[in-house]
Amino acid sequence: MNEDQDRLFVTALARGLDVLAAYQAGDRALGNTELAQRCGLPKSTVSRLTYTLCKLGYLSQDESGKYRPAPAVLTLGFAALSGLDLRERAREPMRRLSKETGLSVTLGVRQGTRVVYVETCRALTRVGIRLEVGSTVPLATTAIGRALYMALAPAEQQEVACLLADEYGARWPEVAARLQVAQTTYGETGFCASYGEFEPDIHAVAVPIAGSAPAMAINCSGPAYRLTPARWAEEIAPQVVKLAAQLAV
Amino acid sequence: MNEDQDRLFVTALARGLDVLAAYQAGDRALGNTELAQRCGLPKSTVSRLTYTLCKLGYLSQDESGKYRPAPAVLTLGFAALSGLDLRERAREPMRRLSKETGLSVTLGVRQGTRVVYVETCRALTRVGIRLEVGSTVPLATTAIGRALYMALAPAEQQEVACLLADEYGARWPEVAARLQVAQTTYGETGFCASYGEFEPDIHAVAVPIAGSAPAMAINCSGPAYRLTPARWAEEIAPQVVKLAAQLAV
DNA sequence: TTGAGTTGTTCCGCATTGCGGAACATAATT
DNA sequence: AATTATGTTCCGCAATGCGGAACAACTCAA
Repeated sequence: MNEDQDRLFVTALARGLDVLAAYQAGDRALGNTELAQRCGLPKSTVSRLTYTLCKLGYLSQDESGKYRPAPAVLTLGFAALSGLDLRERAREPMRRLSKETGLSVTLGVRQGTRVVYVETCRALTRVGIRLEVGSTVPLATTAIGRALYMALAPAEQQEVACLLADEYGARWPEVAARLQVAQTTYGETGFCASYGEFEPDIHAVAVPIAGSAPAMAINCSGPAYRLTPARWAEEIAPQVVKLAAQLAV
Repeated sequence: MNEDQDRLFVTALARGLDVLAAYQAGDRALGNTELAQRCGLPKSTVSRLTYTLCKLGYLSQDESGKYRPAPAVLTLGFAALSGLDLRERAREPMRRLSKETGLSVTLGVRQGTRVVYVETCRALTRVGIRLEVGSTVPLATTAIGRALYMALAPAEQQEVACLLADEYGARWPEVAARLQVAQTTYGETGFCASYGEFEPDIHAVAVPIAGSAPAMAINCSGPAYRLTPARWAEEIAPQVVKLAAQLAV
C-alpha cells in the first residue's frame, strides 16, 4: 500500500466504528471519558462521535447520560448473517448433532486472528465460555480456529502466521509448534482438536467445510470430564467430519 | 436542535454506516454501484467508504470484487447483546415456554418504529418470517411492537405516533385505530395480541416487561391453525403474562 | 473480434467538514 | 464549600472528505 491509498481511508468513519467496537462483552453503559481512553481519542472528538452515533440510532443514552449500544447494531449483524447460505443449511444438522451428543456445536468464520461464531447450538448443560453468535475466540489455540487455518491456502497461512507471530511475541514459537502438530494431525485424521488447550476443562474437535465461501468450520465442544481425548477422536470427531462433508459446497 | 448542533454531526461516519446498513436480509455481495444507488451517494464516495470498511474488516470482497458484510459486524452486535442482563435471565424461561407450547418465544426492543429481536427461541415447526436476533418487525402491527408501545410514557407514545403517522401516511388512521383498540385491550387483559394482522397465518401475544431498561417485551407466536384467538387469550397469554411478571425488574 | 456499455478505481483541486484545545456547564466527591 | 471528574460546545484552522472527471478493467452483444 502506497501513500496515495491512505488518502482513500476515511479516518472519521474508522474512529466512529472504533467507538462502537470499544464495547466489550459484559460492558454496560460507558461514558465519553472511558470511551476516549479506550479509543485513544480526545474527549471532544468522542463526544461528537457519540452524538452522531446516537442520532443514527446505534448508541442510546441511559438515565445517567452514559452510552450503550442500541439494538440497531444488531440489525447490521443480521444482514451479515442472512447472506450466509451455508449457515442456514447447517442449522438443523448442527442442532441434531448437539442433541445426540449432548455437546455444543458451533459454526465459525475467520476474522483476522480470531474466529467469529456465526451459529451456535449449545448443550443444555453448558460449561465454559459463552458460545454466542458474534463472540470470538483465538484462531491458533482453538480447534475451530485451527480448522479454519488448515483451510487456508499456503500463502494465506503465511500471512496469518505473521499476524499471529506479532500477536504472541515470545510465545509464538510454542504456539506455532502446536499449530504445526495440528497440521500434521489434520493431514492424518481429517480433523483438528484442542484438548484443554484453550480452556482447561473443555475438549473440542473441528473440521473445515470444503468449498465454503467465506470459509467456515464446524466445531463440537464439551466438558473434559465426559470423554477422554481418545474417545473424542473415536466417537465425536467422525460425526463432525461426516457433517462437514455433508455441508461441503 | 439548532444549526450549531449540526456542526457536531459527523457526516462521514453516518455515510459509512449507511453503507453497512444498506445490506438487507438475503443480500449476497453488492457492488459499489448498487451501494451507491441504495445510499444515494456518488460512486467515488462509496468506493472510498467500502475501501475503508474493508480495511477495518467490516466488509470483505469476494472473488468477483463485490462486497459483503464481514463477521466483524457480528462482534459489534455481540457487545450490544452481552450488556443486556435481562436477556440472559430470560433465556431459560423462554426456552421452557417454547418447548411447552410448541410456539416461538421472542424478546424484543424498540428501535424507532421497529422492533429488534434480541433473543429468539423458535418452535421446531416454524412458520412465518425469520425470527432471528437482529431481525426487525414493525412496531404498530405486531403484538410485540404493541406491547413495547404500551410500555412507553405518554409523551414518548406521542413522539412515536408522529413517526408512525409519517411512515404510514394515508393508512395511519386505520393503523392508529387498531393501536387504540390494542391499548384498550391491554388495559383490560394485560397483554397485546395480533391475530393475523401482521402475517395472515400467524397469531401472537406479547407483554412488556415492567421496569426493564432498555424497555423489552416478550412475545409468543405460532401458526393460526393451531389455536383460535380465544384459545390464545385463554391458554397462551396467561403464560406470557406470568413470564413477564417473573422477569420484571 | 470489436465496440459499446457497465462497473470499479484513482486523481486532484477545492472547500467544508472534522478536528481538538480551551472554555464552560454539570455532576460527584471530599 | 472547594475540588475533582465528566460531559458539552465553541471556534479557528487545516487537512480531510468530497465528487466530477479521467482512466482502467470487465462484460456483453453484434
